[in-house]
Amino acid sequence: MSRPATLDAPRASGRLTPAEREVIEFFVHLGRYLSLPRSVGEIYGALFATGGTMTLDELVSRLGISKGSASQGLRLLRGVGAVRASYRPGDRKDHYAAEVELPNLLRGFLRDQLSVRMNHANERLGRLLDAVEDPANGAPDGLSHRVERLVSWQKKAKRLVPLVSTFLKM
Amino acid sequence: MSRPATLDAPRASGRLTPAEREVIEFFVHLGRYLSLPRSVGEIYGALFATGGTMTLDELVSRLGISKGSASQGLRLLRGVGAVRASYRPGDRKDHYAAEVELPNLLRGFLRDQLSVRMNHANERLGRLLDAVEDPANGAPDGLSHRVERLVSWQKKAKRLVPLVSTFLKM
DNA sequence: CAGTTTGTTCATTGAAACTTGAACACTCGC
DNA sequence: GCGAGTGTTCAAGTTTCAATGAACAAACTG
Repeated sequence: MSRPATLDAPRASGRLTPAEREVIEFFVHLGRYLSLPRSVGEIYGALFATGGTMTLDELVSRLGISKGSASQGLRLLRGVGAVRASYRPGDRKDHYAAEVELPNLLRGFLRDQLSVRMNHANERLGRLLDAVEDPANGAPDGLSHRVERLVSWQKKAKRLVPLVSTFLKM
Repeated sequence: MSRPATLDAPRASGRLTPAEREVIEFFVHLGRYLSLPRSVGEIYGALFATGGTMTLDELVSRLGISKGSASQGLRLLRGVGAVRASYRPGDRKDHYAAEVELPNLLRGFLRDQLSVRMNHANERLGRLLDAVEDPANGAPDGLSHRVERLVSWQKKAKRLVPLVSTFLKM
């Protein structure tokens, strides 16, 4: 019944203060709900904690993760707008900072990720509707009606998105 | 670059019509976004497609999954309110039906799952705030301010839930 | 241009999750 | 109570996924 001890704890974090460890643990835990790899939560947590910028090899050495994990994690985080890279003149390393403003974070997510998924779902639903309405496919009674229901809910969800956006700005 | 062929396709489905297969494929795919096991998507899809009820061994034979998977999948689906069991007099088998009304589905989810998670997040944030405000923990400059920001957003999200509930009823 | 630094890619490894199937517990009818 | 029918549990096998680290590509420096 006991949870594995490694679930929440960062692995090697010799150079981190207790406060930083707490923040990282928090984001690792949060990431689990979004089914994100632990390393992603660690990276975002470390950047959130410092408030400033860190380079890839700083993340590697302070978090004790591999260069590969750090590279891939940073790519994912930049992809969803959770981390920004800043280039400094006279320094060849990239400097990464956490986007800590939730509205900005969600704005990027809603625009890039969610709308893509919505359109994808739209497509799939359309194809599904075609399939169940083809008499050759032997759809059970009332199935096309239930699928039409799904379509209408999908439209409703789409209308909900801007509403949430507005709410977040308040 | 090619996806594994097994990703979307139900495994053994000899007794299913093409329309049913399409519906099942749809829910298996949808389940992937929620990181649900394939068998769960298959079960819900099969119940959604028929519209009526099915027994455990009907699901087993028509989907070609094991009794164990079916039992566990049905438990999960009943747990989140996506499937209801109905008991019929004169029949020892349990009959299962999909809850196809999205508002009902989400009502259960919002009440049972989300509020629990919200409270959990609340707790964690409180402990995090305590930790970063303890001078002994060496928090970087401005960290407690950023964490307070998280707290205020969490409260905002909590207020958003009933709003979404209302919207779904329209 | 050779050497160094920086970041990415990818095959391999290891761990966690899903599925299976058989053993088990429970209930009903006789 | 006995036997058949129904559903659950759990150890073992299989699959899936994240982490690693070495090889690679790109960009700068002297």
